Amino acid sequence: MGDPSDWQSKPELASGVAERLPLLINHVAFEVAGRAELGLNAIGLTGKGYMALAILEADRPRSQLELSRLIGCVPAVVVTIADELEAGGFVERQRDPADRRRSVLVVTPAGRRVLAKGDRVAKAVEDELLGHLDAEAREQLHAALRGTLESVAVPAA
Amino acid sequence: MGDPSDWQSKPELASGVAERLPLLINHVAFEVAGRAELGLNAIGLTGKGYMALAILEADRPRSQLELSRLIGCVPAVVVTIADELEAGGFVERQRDPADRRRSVLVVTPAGRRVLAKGDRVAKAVEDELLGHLDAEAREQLHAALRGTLESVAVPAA
DNA sequence: TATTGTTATACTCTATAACTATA
DNA sequence: TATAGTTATAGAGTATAACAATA
Repeated sequence: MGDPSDWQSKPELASGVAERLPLLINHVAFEVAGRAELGLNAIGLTGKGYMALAILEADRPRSQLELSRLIGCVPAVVVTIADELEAGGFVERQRDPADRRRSVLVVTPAGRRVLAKGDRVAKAVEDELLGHLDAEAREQLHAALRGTLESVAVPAA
Repeated sequence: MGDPSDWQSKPELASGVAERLPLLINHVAFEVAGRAELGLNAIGLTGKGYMALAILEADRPRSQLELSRLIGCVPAVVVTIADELEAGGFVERQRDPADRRRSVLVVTPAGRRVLAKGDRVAKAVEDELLGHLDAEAREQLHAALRGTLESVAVPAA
């Protein structure tokens, strides 16, 4: 997902960005992704793999195609993510008996363990970046962004 | 910056993402960037070009190197951004007389006009995605993210 | 000898298109 | 004939490295 620390320890503060909410959201997201990626790599996950595991557990898609729509990517990308997760022993591909074209990604016990670890990594990044907010403010931020996603996304099929 | 609408009109809502603030921030940022990119392209800007113009006006960096640190990218990328903006007539490269190695990017009147247009595009995206928030909630969101950037970034030199 | 901007290069990421197997 | 997954390919984006000009 991109790792700012490769070429620069810390970005400099640009008012031009801080003043503009759309630019600001992107900068913060970039920071979050970069830091999370480091921690996730250390436990054998990529950012995308972590997201996929989270969706597999929470939304139970019944095919790779369904997963691709939930992630918001093209089906071909899911193939590479599934390959990765399968190689790590975190998911198993199981053909759907009712329609053998579909492959269902089943999370293994190891997959659930690494997801839990990934959530701790994500939480650590959150604490690092949102440490200046108290619990209530953090929940408001979460609610505001969740509302945005809900207003934009179509309800899952 | 990536345009979701090319291959999918709307993403499906994934609880696995909505529940996790770090993933959620990234999804929202992706939506913002995709939508903004479309509107910006229509007025002759890229997302990066818009950001650069915003920083040039607000932070007045005195070299491309300084700009690269404010954007958070490598100096070679600034060359391509500067080329773009110069080709559009939005900035001019001026050698710093005090140190002729440095090239200062000076925003032209046309650059200021297109930046104003870009801000309207950004505002429209904001209204579209944050329409569910009242003015106060939106300002709280902005403040929360600004605080994050401030706690993470080093004060500009 | 160090620094700024530039150019050339390589690498990563991801969408598109062709192919297979199932329906 | 249409759909799910896969493979191969190409294009965009961006960091790295070598180079020219200036300090």
